[in-house]
Amino acid sequence: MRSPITWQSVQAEALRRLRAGLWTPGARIPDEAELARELGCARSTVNRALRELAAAGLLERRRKGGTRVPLTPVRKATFEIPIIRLDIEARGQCPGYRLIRQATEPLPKAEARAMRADPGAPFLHLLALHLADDRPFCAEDRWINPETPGLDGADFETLSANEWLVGNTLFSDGAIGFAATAATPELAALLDCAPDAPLLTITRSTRAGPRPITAVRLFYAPGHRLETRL
Amino acid sequence: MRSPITWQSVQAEALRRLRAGLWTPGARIPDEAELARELGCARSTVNRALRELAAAGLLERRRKGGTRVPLTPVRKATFEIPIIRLDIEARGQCPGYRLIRQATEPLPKAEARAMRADPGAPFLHLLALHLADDRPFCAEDRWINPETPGLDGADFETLSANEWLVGNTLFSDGAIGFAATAATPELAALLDCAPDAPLLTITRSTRAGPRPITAVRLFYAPGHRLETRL
DNA sequence: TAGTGGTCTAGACCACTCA
DNA sequence: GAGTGGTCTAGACCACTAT
Repeated sequence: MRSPITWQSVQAEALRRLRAGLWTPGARIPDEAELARELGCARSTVNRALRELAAAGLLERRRKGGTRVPLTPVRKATFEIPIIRLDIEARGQCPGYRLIRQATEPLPKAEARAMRADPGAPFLHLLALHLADDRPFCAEDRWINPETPGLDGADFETLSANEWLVGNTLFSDGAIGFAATAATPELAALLDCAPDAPLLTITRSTRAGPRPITAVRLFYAPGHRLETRL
Repeated sequence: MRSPITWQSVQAEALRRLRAGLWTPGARIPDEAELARELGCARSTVNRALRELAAAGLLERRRKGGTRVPLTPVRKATFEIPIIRLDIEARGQCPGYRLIRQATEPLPKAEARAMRADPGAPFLHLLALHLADDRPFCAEDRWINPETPGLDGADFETLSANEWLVGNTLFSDGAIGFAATAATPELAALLDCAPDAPLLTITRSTRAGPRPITAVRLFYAPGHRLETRL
């Protein structure tokens, strides 16, 4: 009895052929049935291996058209987006949190568009600072729908809104964006950096089905880098 | 004969239960066999549905431990990283390319570390500008291993190194990082922006097995945003 | 030790799409 | 119309790990 061929080994073999140039860009590769015969496994095993490569952008598959090596592969990079506190702890630093401001204010247009909410509607507006080893790590500028269930009982003095939302709302739909912005005077004071310093900025908006939940801008202290493997 | 249950519909039902709060954070959900019985499908169909949710960070699965809703879900965001020219075309703009400088120089430490190459080794150093509708889009500062096969025949006056590498080298291993940096005087002149303007900066390094290939910094013109759905 | 997810198989039918 | 990938099924065995 042979030990069974795993989909991982089929995938590794496919990668080997891609890297060795046996399967060249633009060319069609053998179909699933043929690879299954050649490698001595079931077609579904080949399917799983190649499906994942296609999802990663390393192959293109079409019914009847077969599987091809793309001429211009679209690489995909995946970032993990943990809770800020856990991110700081993962760096071996001691996380801190300070609420700077909290008020109910009319929702600005940009945030309204991102959440698909009504501009001018009264939203809870928070400004907070996350600290790593007592040094500024990231400023959080957040707008929260006051109709979010359970919001009344939340105390954002001690618990980051980031964490409260993760534990108390149900994800549905969202968008995220990366940009570079210049530090405003207030942000510069919070983050202890020069005014107009370049800040990596992450914008996130979240909805639960039809209901807008929250829009947030995270301004990371100068020098912050977000990294991942390809 | 009933129409078959698809893994997508099982996944949708699981998401519905998560959003409806039927499956709450920290709680264990029914095991695969039970869900399969309940939904009237094969266990492998349930497995595929839940496996993808676990990969997305919405569930945690462990053998014998069962499947749970994580207390602190780690969201994952995936960005597509196309060739710059295709990115510009996808925006409905006309792409342009200008080579600014090309020389062989000793590899700086930062790039050497990123590629795991020897600092000071002679590398090909390119500085180029990508244009969208004749306006500066992105500056490309690239270091290429001169021992990369086929490099002699490449003409970077007319063809972006970005594209040449995609078509002529085989991917193996790489890293990518995002940051915000201030425009140097030279970058400000190229990108037609103020000196010290905040620039979204993407750093990428690529290796093919044991061999370092290229390290590149892309400086996007002010205002550039990178977006994706969650 | 026993329960649960991870995976393989062999066969089947369907959906898309190319010629 | 026919070839290819997409998926479902039923059953099986294995690997991990909680108890």
